[in-house]
Amino acid sequence: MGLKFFNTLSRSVQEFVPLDPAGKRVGMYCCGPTVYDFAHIGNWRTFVFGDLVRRFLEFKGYSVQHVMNITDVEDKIIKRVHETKTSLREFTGQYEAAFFEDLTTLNCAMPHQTPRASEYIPAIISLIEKLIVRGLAYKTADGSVYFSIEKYRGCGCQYGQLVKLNFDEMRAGERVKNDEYAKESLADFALWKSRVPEDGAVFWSSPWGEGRPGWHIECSAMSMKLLGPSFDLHLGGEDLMFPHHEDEIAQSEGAALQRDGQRFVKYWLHGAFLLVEGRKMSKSLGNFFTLRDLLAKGFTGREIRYLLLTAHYRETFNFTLEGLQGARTALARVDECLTKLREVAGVEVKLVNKTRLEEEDSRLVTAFTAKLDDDLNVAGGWGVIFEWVRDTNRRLNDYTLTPETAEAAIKAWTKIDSVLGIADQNQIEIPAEIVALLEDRQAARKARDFKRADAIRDELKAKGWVIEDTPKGPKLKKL
RNA sequence: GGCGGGGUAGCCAAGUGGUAAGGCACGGCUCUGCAAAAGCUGCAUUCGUCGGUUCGAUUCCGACCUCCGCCUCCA
Repeated sequence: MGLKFFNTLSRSVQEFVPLDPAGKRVGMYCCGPTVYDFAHIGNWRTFVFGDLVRRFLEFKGYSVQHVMNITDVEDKIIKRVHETKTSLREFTGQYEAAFFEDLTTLNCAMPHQTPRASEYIPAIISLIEKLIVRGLAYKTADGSVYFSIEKYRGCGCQYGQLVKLNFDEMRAGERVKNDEYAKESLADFALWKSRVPEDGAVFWSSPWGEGRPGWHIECSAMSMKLLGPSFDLHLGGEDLMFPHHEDEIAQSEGAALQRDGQRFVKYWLHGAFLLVEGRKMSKSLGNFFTLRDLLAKGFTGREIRYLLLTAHYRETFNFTLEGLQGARTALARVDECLTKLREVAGVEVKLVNKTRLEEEDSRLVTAFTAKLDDDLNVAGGWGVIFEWVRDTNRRLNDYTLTPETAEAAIKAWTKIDSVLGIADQNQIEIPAEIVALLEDRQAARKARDFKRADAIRDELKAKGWVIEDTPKGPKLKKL
């Protein structure tokens, strides 16, 4: 059973076959953040989705080259640089740093390359030049350069591959009213924007005069530069299908750097938006959260990651605080099971039956893989995991789990967790003072001084530790 | 207006032409000196509404209601 993805290009689920003839290397480009503010939970859903794709590909044995751009040149950024009287680098640097910090908090694997648009200006200029040479781009009087949709279509290329577009029905002009640059056709988009006074110090020189790149060209330039003119996967939020990704295709394939019969990108994957508390996120509704807002409420990156990973990436997901609370409980259930498995596995025993061990080991992994192979059905994957947890608990309860099967189970979990990235926290050291209190309580219980035993229990609770009395004696758990 | 995606238990969420995974919440039980914690267990005759196709539909088709997204800022 092979891996399948829903490819926006074909609007269907397709088997994933890498371009690499050896079927080993995979090039993957994820549209990264525009660093003008802290990323919000909706952004994070998309980035965690990208991380899931990358981790699962690696789990499947592919050697992934993961590129994520940092958009540090853009209208909003320039506006704020101007307002805050800082430099571009200084302004974007703080949000870029915050982004990487948040990425780590969410346990997302760091992309192999994170190119900044501002550092790829030469590549951008050279790509624009190619488009001009091919007659697909034109310069306007003010020194801007536009991509001509008409010319592009004229040479047999299709514009509107990711979304069905009906230009006659489009409410053109409704939201482009203040397009300050002159262009031949409304659908055309800027490759290079000529410098205007408000840009301040944010400009570069080019064959067309001073200015800065348009919105879409950076991704084409950087992705092709780092991954080649044709690569396997391009990911982003569903809102990027049009115009961003559509324009990327036009620019990249318009430059005709691809070999015959090859596309710019083989598989386009788009993550759906999320709602927060059932509503579209908005600051006025009070349901607009950055990652930092949620951390401030006491939730952990791990819990947030879990919740974001409970739903299928192509479905609108309703992110709620109640769900986050539930995430905590659900994770505790997994952690509890793992802790018990470690206890059983910890006992020194020789392997008795290797065949059986391998059987145990693969059951969880196989079922989990089958779910994820199916266009990343991660919700189904969790179903498999929790069924496994219940089954494991039953056997833990009736002591039918041997140390070697426990170890095999842990191995299986570790393997699938390389995809999920929600491994349970490291064992916390219990302070001597706490251990002493626990011992005092045990002594009191033995002496049937329950009043004192309960008092100690309360004291421990006040200090943040919960006693769990099990048939095998008391255990301490950090609250 | 055009295009696209949804509506499955109190909440979140998978899934299938053959009679509904999983998580949270809630109830029961086990354990316990009592608790707590933990575990087990129960919890949708039903999948927005109405028709149609079918031996059989939540699943396919049609209509309708409703929510959401995109239509040149957007994850």
